[in-house]
Amino acid sequence: MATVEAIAQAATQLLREGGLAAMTTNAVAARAGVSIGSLYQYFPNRDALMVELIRREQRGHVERVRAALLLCKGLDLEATVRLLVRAAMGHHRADALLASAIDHEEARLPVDAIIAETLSEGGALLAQIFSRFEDQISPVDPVRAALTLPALVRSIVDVWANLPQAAIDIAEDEAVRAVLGYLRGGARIDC
Amino acid sequence: MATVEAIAQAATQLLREGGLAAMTTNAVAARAGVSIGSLYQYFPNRDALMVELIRREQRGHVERVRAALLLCKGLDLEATVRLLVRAAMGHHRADALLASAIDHEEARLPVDAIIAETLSEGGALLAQIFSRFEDQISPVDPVRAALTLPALVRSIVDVWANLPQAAIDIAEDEAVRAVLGYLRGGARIDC
DNA sequence: CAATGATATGAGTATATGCTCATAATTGGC
DNA sequence: GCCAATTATGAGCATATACTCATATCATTG
Repeated sequence: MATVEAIAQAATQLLREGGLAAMTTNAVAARAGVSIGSLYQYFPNRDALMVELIRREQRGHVERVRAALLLCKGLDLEATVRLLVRAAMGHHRADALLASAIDHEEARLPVDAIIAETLSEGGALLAQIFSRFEDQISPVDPVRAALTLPALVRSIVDVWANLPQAAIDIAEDEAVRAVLGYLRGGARIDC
Repeated sequence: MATVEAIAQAATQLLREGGLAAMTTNAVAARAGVSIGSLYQYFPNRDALMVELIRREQRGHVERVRAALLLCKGLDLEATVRLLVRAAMGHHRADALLASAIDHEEARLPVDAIIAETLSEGGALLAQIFSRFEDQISPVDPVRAALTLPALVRSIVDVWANLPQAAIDIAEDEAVRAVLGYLRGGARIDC
């Protein structure tokens, strides 16, 4: 439905621009170009709208990994990791307010089921991607890795995206280094 | 001043329990056992109080690393990393709401100077800690590491702490693995 | 004790926010 | 064109929130 779409996008814009405080129901309706009544026709309350935004965010994560899966055939481990990191970064860059707002609401709202589904789907995809490199990584419980890796990438991207100057390249390098290091596991330099 | 201390602690409690929405100025004053007027005697507005909370959080990070520095003499790299990870985990466990709230406000408020100071101090401490292991880690910019490492630990703790059973041990292992991998950098298994 | 500055109080105000509901416009089948 | 069902409207309400200010209490010093 076009109205629901407009509302969701308006809410996302407001979160991005002004954080949680800016995403009032009246402001969302105004930005979406619909009446406040229409908003409440599709969402019983503000939290329900937040849950919908969280659902969309989670789906976006999965779809981005799925797209990366198609692109990384033939690449080596490091290039594959860099691809995945870039996919994650494309979404979070310059979106610190949006990302942290969604984070905070995730911690408050009952969205365990949504997150569990994302983890399950994303985990399966990651396991598929990394199965080609079993000889280059030390033994990893694929379920553990599927949970740890996305969190790891995201946190690094977030923390670096907050900083002033063009820290994007640094963030990418840091994330790639962390992920590669994690995957290669206990390998010492002087093995 | 006792009043300021009570206000700051009350605000932290409310953030921990109910997130940003629960930290209203009236609620903070009531929880602190002071009048709303007293709160505004020491903080010109709500944002100023948030900045003070952010300052305290940042100072806490530095002090925890400083404490770890004293404890890790004589330990090897892995044990040292485990110590640092434990220090970080002790603070974040079961505090997802508080952590995400402070995150979101950091992205909104002008606290660059505070964060820069923390990074500088924390970076110096980390450099001191890891200087003993120069032969075991690939070159790291300590300021970069001061930003990346805590973020990395935090994200792993967060994502694992949300899950049902006693995942704390798993979270610690995952964090240690990620940090060690990051520090050892490009080291391949088949070096 | 008196006087003075510092600190504390909390009822009250202006404003905002989430949300309702009676009404209006639109759509689609016949 | 007509009617019923669906969708849209927005003024307005109850409540909450950030913040003020006139007044009161406390502490200190002479």
